[in-house]
Amino acid sequence: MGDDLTLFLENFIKKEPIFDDKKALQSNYTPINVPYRNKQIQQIAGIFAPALRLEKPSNLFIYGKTGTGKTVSVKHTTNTIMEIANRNNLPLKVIYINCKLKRVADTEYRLVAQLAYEFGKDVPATGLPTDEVYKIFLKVLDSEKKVVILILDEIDQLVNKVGDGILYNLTRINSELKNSQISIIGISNDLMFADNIDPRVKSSLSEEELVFPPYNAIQLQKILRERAKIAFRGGVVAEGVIEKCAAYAAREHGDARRALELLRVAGEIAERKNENNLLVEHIDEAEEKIERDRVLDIITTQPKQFKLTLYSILTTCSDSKGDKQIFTGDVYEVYKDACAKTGVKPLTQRRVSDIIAELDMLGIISARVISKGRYGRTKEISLAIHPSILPKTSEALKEGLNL
DNA sequence: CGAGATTCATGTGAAGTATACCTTTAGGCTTAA
DNA sequence: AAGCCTAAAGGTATACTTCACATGAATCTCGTA
Repeated sequence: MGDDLTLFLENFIKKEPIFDDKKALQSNYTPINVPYRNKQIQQIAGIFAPALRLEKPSNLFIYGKTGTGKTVSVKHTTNTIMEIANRNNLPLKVIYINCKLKRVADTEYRLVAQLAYEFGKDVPATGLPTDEVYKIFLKVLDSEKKVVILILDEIDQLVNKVGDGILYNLTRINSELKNSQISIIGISNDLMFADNIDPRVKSSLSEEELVFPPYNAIQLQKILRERAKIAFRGGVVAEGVIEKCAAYAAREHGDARRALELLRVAGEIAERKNENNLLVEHIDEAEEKIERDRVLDIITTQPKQFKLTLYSILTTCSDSKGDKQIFTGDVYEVYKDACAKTGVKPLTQRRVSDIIAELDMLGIISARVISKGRYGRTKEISLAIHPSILPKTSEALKEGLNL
């Protein structure tokens, strides 16, 4: 047995690796050039260039579906700007915040607290008035002269949750500042986002606007090839692999991020299997693994009540095999049982209803409100998890709940 | 037969509550002169 | 008297509850053809 292990590890070293530089496929990698986005990058650069003269750049709003290169383009531009700024000793700062991150920036208080934290001020998680936190932030921000570019990614999620007052406050920051200047880049996946916010906020926030169209299959292929060239050792990638990845992502409204992830995970699978080449089969496996990881990751990071709710939905679903329609009431009954079993104090149906809505937002279930006429009104709930990973999912849930 | 009223089961908004945590303040204790 | 620690007071954000009203189509009711 020990010999097997040694053998495996020995082989691992001896074998030619599949990857050359895996970084190129990781999600936080910013490539040296971003294909098919030159125009957008040019525009972003044009908008932010004044920062290098220490003038406040216009606020900017960027729309585009997931994986259309919004974040990459912005980061690429700001990175370049920062390089120049550092070289010339310019007091410039770029802050990137993803508003979706639970317990980091998903409320106004936490967002501002996070901003303060970026400037080295620790703010307690609770207890302070929100405007106090604003003051703390303003004070550090204004403590010395500088230009700040604030990137708020997935800002639509935040506004959805807490309303648009927060945007108003943010746009007002500038008038409170004496030394510094701040300009805001909002990034939204929701193309309709701007229609639902206060027009005054909208006009000041989107002094400039930019839309990122989805990539088509051919562009995706080009992107994948370019990254694959860096990431993999030459000749490792089999015929048709890139095409398949691209096709898969094009199906998902041209999501390049998924395509790249698919390629990376496929590579990892091939590597683990001790294969010499990256084959088309690995992509299928990767597709499943990604989905599985995504779901498991969401599940394990959710609070207990969310797990319990999801568990209830899961059992309700599998109990009612034939008819796929399950409703809030059914779920709630199961939920109460589950609470009794695990010794957790059950929440009200009101709250569970909200939790169901949040699980829907996470894309792990899909719930839509329907009216059943005489038989009332409810949410029709169904799982948005691929059946092949269901067993693993419920296993993970049970483990998380000590069931 | 069809238009309107009714009904059900839950959606949904607003306001209230519990909890955990923050800062400030006032007192009590210690310490050093 | 000054300095330091502690505990109480007064305040907040967040997750949750309570209350009350809103929904919207299947079903019922009843007037009319």
